[in-house]
Amino acid sequence: MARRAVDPNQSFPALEQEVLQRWRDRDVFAESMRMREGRPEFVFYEGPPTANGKPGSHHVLARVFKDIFPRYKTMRGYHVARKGGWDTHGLPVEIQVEKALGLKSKTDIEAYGIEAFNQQCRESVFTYLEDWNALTERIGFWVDLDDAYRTLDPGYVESVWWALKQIWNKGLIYEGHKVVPYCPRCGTALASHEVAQGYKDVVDTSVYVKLAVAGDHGPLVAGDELVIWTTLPWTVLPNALVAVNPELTYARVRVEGQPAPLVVAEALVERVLGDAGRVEILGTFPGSALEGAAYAPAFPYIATADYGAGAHTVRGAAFVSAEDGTGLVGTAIAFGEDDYALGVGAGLAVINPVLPDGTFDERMGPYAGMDVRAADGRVVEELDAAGRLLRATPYEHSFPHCWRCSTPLVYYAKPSWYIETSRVREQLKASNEAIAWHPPHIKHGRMGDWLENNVDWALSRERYWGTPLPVWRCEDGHTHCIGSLEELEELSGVALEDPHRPYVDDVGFPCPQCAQRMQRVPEVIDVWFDSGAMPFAQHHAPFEAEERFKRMFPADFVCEALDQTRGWFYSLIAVGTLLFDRAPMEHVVCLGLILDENGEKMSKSKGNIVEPWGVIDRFGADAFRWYFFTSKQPWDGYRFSEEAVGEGVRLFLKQLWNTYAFLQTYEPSQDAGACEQSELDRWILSRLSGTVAEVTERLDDYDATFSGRAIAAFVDDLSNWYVRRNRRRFWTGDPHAFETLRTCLLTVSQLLAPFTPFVADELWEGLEGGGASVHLSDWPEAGERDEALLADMAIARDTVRMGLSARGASKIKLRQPLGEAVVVAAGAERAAIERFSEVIREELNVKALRFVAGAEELGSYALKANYRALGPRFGKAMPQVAAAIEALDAQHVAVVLRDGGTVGVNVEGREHELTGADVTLQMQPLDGYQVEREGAHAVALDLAIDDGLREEMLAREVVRAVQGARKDAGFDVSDRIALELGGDAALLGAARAHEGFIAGEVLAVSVAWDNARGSEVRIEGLELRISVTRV
RNA sequence: GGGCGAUUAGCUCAGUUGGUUAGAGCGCCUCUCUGAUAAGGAGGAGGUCCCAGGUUCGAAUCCUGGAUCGCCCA
Repeated sequence: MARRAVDPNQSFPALEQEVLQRWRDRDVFAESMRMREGRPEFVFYEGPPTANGKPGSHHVLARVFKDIFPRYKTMRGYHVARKGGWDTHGLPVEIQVEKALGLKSKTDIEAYGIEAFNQQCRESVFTYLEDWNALTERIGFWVDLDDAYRTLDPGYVESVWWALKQIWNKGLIYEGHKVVPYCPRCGTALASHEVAQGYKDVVDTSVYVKLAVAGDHGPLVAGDELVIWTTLPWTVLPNALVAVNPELTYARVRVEGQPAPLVVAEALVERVLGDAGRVEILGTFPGSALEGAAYAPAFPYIATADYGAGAHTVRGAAFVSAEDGTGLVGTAIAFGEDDYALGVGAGLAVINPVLPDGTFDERMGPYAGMDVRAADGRVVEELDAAGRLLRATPYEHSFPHCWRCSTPLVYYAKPSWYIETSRVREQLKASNEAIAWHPPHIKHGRMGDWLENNVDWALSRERYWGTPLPVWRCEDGHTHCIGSLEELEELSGVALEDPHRPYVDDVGFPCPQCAQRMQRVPEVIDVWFDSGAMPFAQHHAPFEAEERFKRMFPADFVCEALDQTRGWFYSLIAVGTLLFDRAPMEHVVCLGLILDENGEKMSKSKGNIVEPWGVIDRFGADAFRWYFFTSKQPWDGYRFSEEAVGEGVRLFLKQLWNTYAFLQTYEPSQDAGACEQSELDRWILSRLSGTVAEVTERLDDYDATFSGRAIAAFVDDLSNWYVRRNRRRFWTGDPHAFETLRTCLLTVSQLLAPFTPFVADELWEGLEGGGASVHLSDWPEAGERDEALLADMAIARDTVRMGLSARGASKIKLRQPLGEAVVVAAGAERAAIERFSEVIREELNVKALRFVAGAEELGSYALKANYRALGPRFGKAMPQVAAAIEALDAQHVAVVLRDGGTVGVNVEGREHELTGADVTLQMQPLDGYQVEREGAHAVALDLAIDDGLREEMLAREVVRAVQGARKDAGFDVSDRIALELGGDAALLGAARAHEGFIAGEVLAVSVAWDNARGSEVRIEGLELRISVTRV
């Protein structure tokens, strides 16, 4: 096999560019799908991003996790079609265009023209398409972007219409008047999952308002004042009712300085009135005693009669608590879910004096035209002036804001279209139950909780750029849902090329029931419904490719950030359940947030965004991927720093690369003759098999973290043990060593292919793994594993570690050979150490290993109870058992147990038999020996150094000095040299005594001893002159 | 206010069904090795396993309460 020049300092980013080019030239991605045609499908759904912003590091995170499992499954023999997708509709897009065009409201948009506006939206969603495509390719995310689905395509919209009609036909779509979170700036209602994204901690003014009781009622006397509390002062303007909890106890209280007695919940008297002055409780009574009491509204704008009989009275309501406030809640019917239910329950009219732009209408007198939030201050002033204000205090709480434009939301009763998901709650829960979540706690935690409390899906948006709600209505109020473009054409005679607004708005047809003209309702739908429909809409099913859709349903795997729990994950489950009675995916991997290195959320305003290109240019895509896969479990989120990526390069990728470079440096061009496979060869191959098995098992469980770490552990063993221990065999061209190393590296390149596809493929190519790419190879099978060999090597390496530790403590450097290491070991341990005695001797640089069966020669044993073994057996008596064991004659017991015998202990008058597994033996070192111990296993060193050992050390020092000289001279590692030495006579004497050894080590074909020139070095204070000549 | 998750060395993270001396990597210090590797090896410094109770012979691990952080929701 030909040697291939490998630069140990290869730049990975540069290498990746070459690999990318090779993939393009050989069409590897397409081939990886072609070659699996007809094989079982592994189905991946791409959660579509919107390309109206530059992709960031969090997109890299999502995209590499979307990549790793499809690559793995392809190698496992599955056909993995990877259709890309783009989300193109929705408020985020509109907001961006509004900003670019300087539009400030819906009125502005309509003045600008819906057609032109939507055209801008259409273009805007692909503004950064090139950036997305470039980054996607560069990070090695294999996805088919040429055939990507786009939610704006007429076919896609048509599939969404079809889905809506199915749901419509089940009677699950209705128009309701509900209190919805409403953004006055965007002029639209928000779905609960959108509201969820916009909570912010803000300080509002909370007010305590006194409302005078109009007439005697039960315990109340006319003129008494009900104290209500609200964090939204403007809601006092349209106040219609006061709610109390009939179960709570209320108090009528005289407060110093107050003109009339006040009424608050008894439990809150101290908190509300504590610092108001002296307080005297005049009487207490249940909330039910207050029900029906009439009071005078604080503002006159909406008359009691307008709300109807029963307005401006006290009503009982279970939602009132004594947790905060006063226990009396002011209720403005249109502005809260509880308020609405209470008002409607009381038979009052729903009066909403707030316009869609968030300002009061003409009914509110001087407040007309004023933004509701801006009215707060004036309301407080007027209440105060009228003597109705008890107190106004700042109040910090978490309040929902519009997730795109940050405007505080208003809760607001308005007509809106809904999907009645609450009616299929049980099916939704069953669908969720069938999903394997990673991490698992999402199922019954976040998602389960969400579904448990599921409310109807607010489907409609009073906006422009989205899938139009396909509901037409006539003047008599009949409605008709259109399920396809063809149906629309049949009814209207219009063949729409573009189903978006405004074109679709112009299409009308006679009502099938009354023949009056039907017009489409003005709304578009929630963009999340688009993405939830992607399982079929991406194929334009059921209008075409029905077969393909069925083959690709459900997905085996989807992956997005955790915030999609109530976003795409929910819309997938909901749409899937409504149409097919199941979730459209089986495994979901959730990804956490990426924080900066200080643990702060990345944001443009803080300027702590990590640009993906910077990381890629500096370290490469493999490094970026490796960091995301292996640094931690992805759902816990990342505390990102470039240095952490660099560490992965240094400790893993470079280590791997240098092992590969080492092979290419030394691999002989021809066979060096027959040699034997060694124990080390069999050991590393067993390690390899174990690693293949583990990585396979972990990846099958969608666990990139621990599979990646298993590969890293193997590569470390390969580099730092197998290769290091076998260097001599590599220098001499032992074919088994090369064969073994090649096998390991090729298999590693396969295991690594899903993780770091670039470097993996380069190794495969360089080692001639076969075919056009590692990505076209079949996933390796785990081979035979010699467990005994693995265990023996572990013991041998422990022994080395202990020996090195003893050497470190002895302060005798490793180049100084020592006579013997005394090893305490018996049975299987001793056999293992003998098996690898040569390795151990070399590592420790000792002439011989001597075994002693017991510790007697090196120290004494101490005996301890093995709690894990004895605990379950003795329970409460453990302390006595432990004491009894420690009181035994340890040396004697050690001998008995070593021979497989048992010993008896007496605990609380009863005899118990103990075996070797019930106790642990620990060495206690004797003075004068350098002993390292671990359990019953120990290594001691004989520190005596005679002249021979010292000479040998000097010879090794000479070797090292000559190697240094070779390196300084810039020779290649295989260059042969003529060596001349001179200097101190004693030193030269030692060197002469080991001439053969020295010559062999430094590849000298000749050695001369009377050198007067050359570089001078000092060894143990003695002078040595060296000159080296390449021959 | 509720739900979910997190909290272990200066930093990033492991820690099996509870088992008695809590680990790794990075960084720092000392030493060492080097015929691939800004690599490797040995040692050192560095810990109230967030706090407080409880269960248990035994708790980083299980339970309860609390704190802090994050996410989600009222």
